[in-house]
Amino acid sequence: MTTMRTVPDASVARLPVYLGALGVLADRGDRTVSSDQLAEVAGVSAAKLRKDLSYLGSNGIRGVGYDVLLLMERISEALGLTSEWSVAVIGAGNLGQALAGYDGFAERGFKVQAILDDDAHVIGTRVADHVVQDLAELERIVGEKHIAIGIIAVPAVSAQQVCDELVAAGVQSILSFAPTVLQVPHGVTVRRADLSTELQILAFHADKEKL
Amino acid sequence: MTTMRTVPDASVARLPVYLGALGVLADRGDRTVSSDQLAEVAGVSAAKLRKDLSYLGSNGIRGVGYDVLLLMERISEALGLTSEWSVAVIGAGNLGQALAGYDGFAERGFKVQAILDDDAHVIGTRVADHVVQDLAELERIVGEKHIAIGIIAVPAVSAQQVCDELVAAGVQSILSFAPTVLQVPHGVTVRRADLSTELQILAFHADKEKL
DNA sequence: ATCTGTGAATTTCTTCACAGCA
DNA sequence: TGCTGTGAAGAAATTCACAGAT
Repeated sequence: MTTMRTVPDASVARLPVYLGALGVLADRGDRTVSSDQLAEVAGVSAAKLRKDLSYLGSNGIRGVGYDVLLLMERISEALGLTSEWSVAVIGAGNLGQALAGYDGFAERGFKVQAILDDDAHVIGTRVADHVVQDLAELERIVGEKHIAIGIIAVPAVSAQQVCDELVAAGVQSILSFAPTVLQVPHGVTVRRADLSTELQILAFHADKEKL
Repeated sequence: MTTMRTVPDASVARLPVYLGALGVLADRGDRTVSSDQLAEVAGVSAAKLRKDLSYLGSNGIRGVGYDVLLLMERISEALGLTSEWSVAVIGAGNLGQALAGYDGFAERGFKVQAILDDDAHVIGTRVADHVVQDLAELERIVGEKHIAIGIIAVPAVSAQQVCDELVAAGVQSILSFAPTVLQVPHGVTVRRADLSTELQILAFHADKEKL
């Protein structure tokens, strides 16, 4: 059993960025990369990058840099990406459909196993390569497909209820696109991907730019 | 000219959440709210909420709480949401289409004025209530429609080029859904809304939960 | 009596700067 | 020499705790 170093949240949030940047370098055939180079591509300072990697007990070579593939391996391990994660999308509206068919998920080891909705008009229709299933079947599907992550793409008014159902079915990790704050019990992690919130933060900065 | 208090980034990122929470309270008919109540709904601590609001030079009433509508007004002002912002969506794939038709934007004062793509098969088709326009027309459209914010919903390989074109056309605020880091000149703000990154961060936490 | 607004204390995050290894 | 890894310093964000307004 290793020391189980606690990686700070701020660092965890950057690891996927480094992984993506390393992927680009790997595709380009680079075997090694220095912290300066990688930091440049990832859009952070070199010191921050090195500090972040040090939490992984990392493995650079002094005087040389990091082995690209090895570092990708280390980061993937740290993030828990060594095996595939099963995901369910709740809500088969425009956004839910786009998410269910999003190639980027599969490329990074997230398999959309099901898309569900509670609208009888939508249940049974095809989306990407799935048939939309009845939300009432959620608990069975979560169990059978070993769903670990739920993506909420329903209107704000339904989001809390869908969230409660996901939690009741045993899902402990939720990505919500609904513009509301979700209340969950301890042990459940929710990340908000609220598109309007992002625009509002941009508006703040845009407003400052104006003379 | 006011003191131009600098609101910390961390606070700015929470203001939209407070605004949303206040909207729910307002719809419910509440006239005032205490920091404890609002913090509960917004999912933050009461101390943090009060500190955040204090950066707006805010206006609660001791012994009572905050006037809901007045506080919404104050936050909207601080975020620069007092007038409507014009937005263009670049990329008319699944995600771009979903974004162009997303009601949440309009509800919060962001008007999607155009959706553009560079694929001849897609240009001219209808999406939501827009006709997809040629990306080559970007600069003209940005000027005519006074586009202040660009949303990038194109594949990773095209993202940097589209970003450069937006910047060249005068857009200084960009929300990118592409899973890459974008390089931009000073004065341009980019926010990443990388869906895979969010799942990877969730995976980290989900992995920790496992016994 | 209640609840805000805020200095002060604390914790977390970032940057600095350099010792130490290849 | 060149670049990593990391203590120490510094900055930012959060929490505490209470003075002060209503």
